[in-house]
Amino acid sequence: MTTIIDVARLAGVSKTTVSRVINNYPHISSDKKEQVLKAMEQLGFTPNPSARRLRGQLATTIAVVVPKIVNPFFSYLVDAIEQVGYRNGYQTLICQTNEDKEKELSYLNLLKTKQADGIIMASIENDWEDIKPYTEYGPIVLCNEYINRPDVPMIRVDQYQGTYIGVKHLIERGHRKIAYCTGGLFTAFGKDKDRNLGYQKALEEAGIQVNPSWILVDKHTIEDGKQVMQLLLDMKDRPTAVFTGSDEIAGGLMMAAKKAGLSVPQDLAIIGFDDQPIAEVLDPGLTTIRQPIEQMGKKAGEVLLNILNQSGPDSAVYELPVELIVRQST
Amino acid sequence: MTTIIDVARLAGVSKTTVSRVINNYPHISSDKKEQVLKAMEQLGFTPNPSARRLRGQLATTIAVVVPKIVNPFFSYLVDAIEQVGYRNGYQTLICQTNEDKEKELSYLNLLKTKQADGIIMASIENDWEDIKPYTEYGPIVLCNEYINRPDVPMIRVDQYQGTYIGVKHLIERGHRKIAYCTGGLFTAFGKDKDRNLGYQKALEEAGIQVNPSWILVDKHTIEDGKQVMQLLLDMKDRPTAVFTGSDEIAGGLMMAAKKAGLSVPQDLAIIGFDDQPIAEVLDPGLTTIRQPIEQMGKKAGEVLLNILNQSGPDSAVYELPVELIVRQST
DNA sequence: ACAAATATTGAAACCAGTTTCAATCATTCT
DNA sequence: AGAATGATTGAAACTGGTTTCAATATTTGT
Repeated sequence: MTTIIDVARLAGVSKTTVSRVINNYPHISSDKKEQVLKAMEQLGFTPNPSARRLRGQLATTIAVVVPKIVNPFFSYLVDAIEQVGYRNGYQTLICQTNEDKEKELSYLNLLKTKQADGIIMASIENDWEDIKPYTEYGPIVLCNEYINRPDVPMIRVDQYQGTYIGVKHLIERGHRKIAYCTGGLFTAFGKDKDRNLGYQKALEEAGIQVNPSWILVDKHTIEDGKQVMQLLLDMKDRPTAVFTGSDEIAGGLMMAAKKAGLSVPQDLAIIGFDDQPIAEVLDPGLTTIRQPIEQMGKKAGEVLLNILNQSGPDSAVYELPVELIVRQST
Repeated sequence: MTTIIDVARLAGVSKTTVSRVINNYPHISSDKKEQVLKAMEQLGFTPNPSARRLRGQLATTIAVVVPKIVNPFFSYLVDAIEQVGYRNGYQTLICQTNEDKEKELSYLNLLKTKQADGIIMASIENDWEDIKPYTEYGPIVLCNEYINRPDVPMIRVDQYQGTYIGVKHLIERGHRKIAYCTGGLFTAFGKDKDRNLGYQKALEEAGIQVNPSWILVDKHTIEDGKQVMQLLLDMKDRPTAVFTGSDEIAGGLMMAAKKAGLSVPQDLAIIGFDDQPIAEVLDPGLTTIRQPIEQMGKKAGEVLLNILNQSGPDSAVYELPVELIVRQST
């Protein structure tokens, strides 16, 4: 490795001067600056980040915590964050929790050891009380998750609105027997709670009573969707429409429905959430709630970098709008 | 931050001794060792990795270069690599090239600056000649890409076999007019070349002449697939089957075919590549060539960590088998 | 022209660890 | 018992940068 001393020697100056050139220190005579630049060029010198961050506060890497990168929602999010990071000279560490609390905490330790200068959490497994102590070591930005704490910046979408417009859309299509199939619990908090409230509110406005047996929780995958369809088929009083918490569940539901000889949307209307690639590719096309994933990721990255550069903490909540994408499944 | 000196002070030993405890140096009296351990525990001490890697060869992070993380193929790959890394105490940096040569090179620089201890390249934009110099700074493992160089470890699947069994399957189904729709060029090298050879070989064995107008290159996305379908529809002599280079192209093709009133597979048989989630969800289900992505990622991670730990360079080529997944589209 | 302010520069200290080197202490071997 | 060997320990050097401090040179103000 060529070091700053090699450069200094070649340029005939002290390493202090070289360091100043690297960091754009203002008062350097233009001839020396040029010599240093030339020497750096000639030697192909790149400063060693470990050395830089050991002393200064140099920040170059951010970490993104997600449950599973293979979930398109999160890969799109990471995509957006990586791009913002790259444009600003930051590397992006990818941290999969696999919904494991331990793993999440171990990744939070990256802050403590300054292996990451800041963290964007797109999922949160532990209680905030257990995570909060880590904010002492570096900024944490929540993205897609939220909690009732005013002291941490959050980027979120209006989940309440998402469910509300989706269910309302079903009601406008004439449905009154609308099932609700979600990832979280119905007695949830944060994101899931808002979604549930949107469902309840839409029904209430239409004067429809919630039927608890049509509420199915802890569903996530295509496989779950297929099983839910089986449950629906077995019901005496069967819903005519299903609002699902993700396009995957919706996809599984649709596949199983077709297999059972039901036609979508005539026999069963289905609506998804996220607007992932599969929504477009399903037949019939899946009506779904689009979340502005790229925007969320971009915003999360920007908020974090802002904190890192300004050192000014930011605890604002940014809320982005959702959008109903109507296709043929409703 | 608590440092090694704080620990040393509390334990009543020199920082050298603390360092030795951290690194499991053999000759330390058990009482001192215990004191140090206790002090570390008590202070919640974590060694600063920047300081460690500044001196020693401490390795803790690997980088994965992919074109686009939103492509499921690569997100599954990254998933597998991240898991291997995590189990061995490594962080995983995600590097998207977006097919930009500059960006790829800038990520290779991570090796030079020791921000990454090794790199797994799942895509390669620059010529190997331009990448090779970086191997001087740390190990590079090729995964899913390959080149005719015996001096770099590669994990690959038998692409030739993939295309061959796919096309052969179509022939067995009675097709003789088989189009070929691929991402790379037909006059390609490496991965693409092998695929092309598999196509040619299968046709040749069946005594079928290659029809150049049925060979469509530089196709990647669902959108491309739709456009290809339009091209096929406009042909006087239309193929009865299409072998595509990815499930996305196949999906686009299928959507457009159905829209045009063709039924799959009766009017047009379609076969994809990768066995991504959408393959199962398409209607009819997509026959495709499954690549053992998780295994590739796992193997790539293991090979890299092996090199890193043994310091013994490895230039073996690991080839993994592909598998034909027959669904309803053929 | 002289003081005050500003620009330019390098030596040395510093960041938080690891490694080298030498000293001391305890064992083992004739 | 005396020498040789191995265990245990810490001081100091080292990693590659940045920052402080002080010295010197140059400009500016009156």
